[in-house]
Amino acid sequence: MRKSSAKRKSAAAASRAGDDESARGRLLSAATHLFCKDGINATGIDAIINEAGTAKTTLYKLFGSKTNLVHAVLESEGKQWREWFIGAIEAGGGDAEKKLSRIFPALKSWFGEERFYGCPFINAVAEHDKDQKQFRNIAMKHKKVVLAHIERLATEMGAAEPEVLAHQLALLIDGAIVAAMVSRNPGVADMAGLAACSLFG
Amino acid sequence: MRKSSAKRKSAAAASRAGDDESARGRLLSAATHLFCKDGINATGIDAIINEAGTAKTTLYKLFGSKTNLVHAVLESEGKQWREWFIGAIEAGGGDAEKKLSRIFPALKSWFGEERFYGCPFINAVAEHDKDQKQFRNIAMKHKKVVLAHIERLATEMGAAEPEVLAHQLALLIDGAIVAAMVSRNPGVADMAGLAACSLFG
DNA sequence: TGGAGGATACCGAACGGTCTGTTTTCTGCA
DNA sequence: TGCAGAAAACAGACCGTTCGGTATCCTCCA
Repeated sequence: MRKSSAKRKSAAAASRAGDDESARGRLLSAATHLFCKDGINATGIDAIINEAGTAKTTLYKLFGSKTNLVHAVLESEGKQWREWFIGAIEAGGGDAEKKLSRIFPALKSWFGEERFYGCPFINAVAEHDKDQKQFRNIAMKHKKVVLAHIERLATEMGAAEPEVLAHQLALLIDGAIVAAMVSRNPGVADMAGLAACSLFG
Repeated sequence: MRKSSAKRKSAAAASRAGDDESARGRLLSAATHLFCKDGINATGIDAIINEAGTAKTTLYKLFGSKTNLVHAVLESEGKQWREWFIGAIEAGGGDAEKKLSRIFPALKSWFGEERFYGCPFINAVAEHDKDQKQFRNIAMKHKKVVLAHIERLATEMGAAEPEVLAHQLALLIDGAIVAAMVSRNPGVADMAGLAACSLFG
């Protein structure tokens, strides 16, 4: 086992892997879980290191501060979610309309997961000063990437006003996520999917 | 000052008044403002009593604990919001469809307010343990009252499936509220209103 | 003169973050 | 192959601050 490697992954790879066993990966997934489940402000450093099984020193060596950890969590979680979402609606092929129609079934299976706690970006904005931009900007960046992909599909589908349709679908998506977080009923995705059909039907 | 009255209002009256000058009213409106703007967990007792101009003792004499204050805020704010919302779509008369079409213009004017910080119920759920029911139940109770009113109008309007239409409108409402909170752009209400037209058009 | 409310000191607990020291794990060289 | 040393991670005491909440005393005014 020369030149390390094998068990130990690079930081870049670790930030992408969901099952990273390194201290960094364990901290990231523990923080992601607790921030999303209990909220950022309600989650203490001690709870994170307990779930990660690391020492406090390790956390502060790797991330510097709780604030930095929060940003790292949002970045990695956002990237993973977008990859999953786009993968879920693209996989299986078909035309653009077929892909768009896969949005809400995909969300439904997400809503049904045991560890579904709503959208981390919306939740982060909800529990911080709404007159400041920091979290709102991060959330908007995430939503813009998703919106861009939907708009591309709407254009490809030949919608009369692709931009309008994409924004409307985005509203239904956010509404469904929030409703599912509050009600814990994945069925809200069906309602949203039906509404989506009315929009491009 | 026998039998109190005059300057001092009853607790029942105070919980409804928005411009209540009593210690209770000042505490309630200060707490409402700060909880909604900065989040519940990020708002300390000291910040509330500073903004209310009361002593800490007064807060604990009137509400007993921060938790009780949170519940009082959600209850009074929920009641006020629902009265405003229903009033806004009912005022001016017209048939049921006309009333439903007033939903998103009403939301737009709300989104444009300086102190618009999103939905307090959604935000409260977002920053607490999502495996527990306390805040989710409170939020669902609020949303059910709103939904019931919308469903009544949908039925009156002669919609094919009033219940479905009402739920879809509720999804658009939540989506618009969240999008407006994140983007601070009241224009999302127009997009939602357009989508609503497609639904019952 | 009595009761509501203001001011403030204080409490124990929990917070984010730092420090010192020990154990584990990998690396490089004989 | 084996062992010394460097690097990384663990353990946990500790620091100053802030938290929610309590107790004491004072002021104002009908």
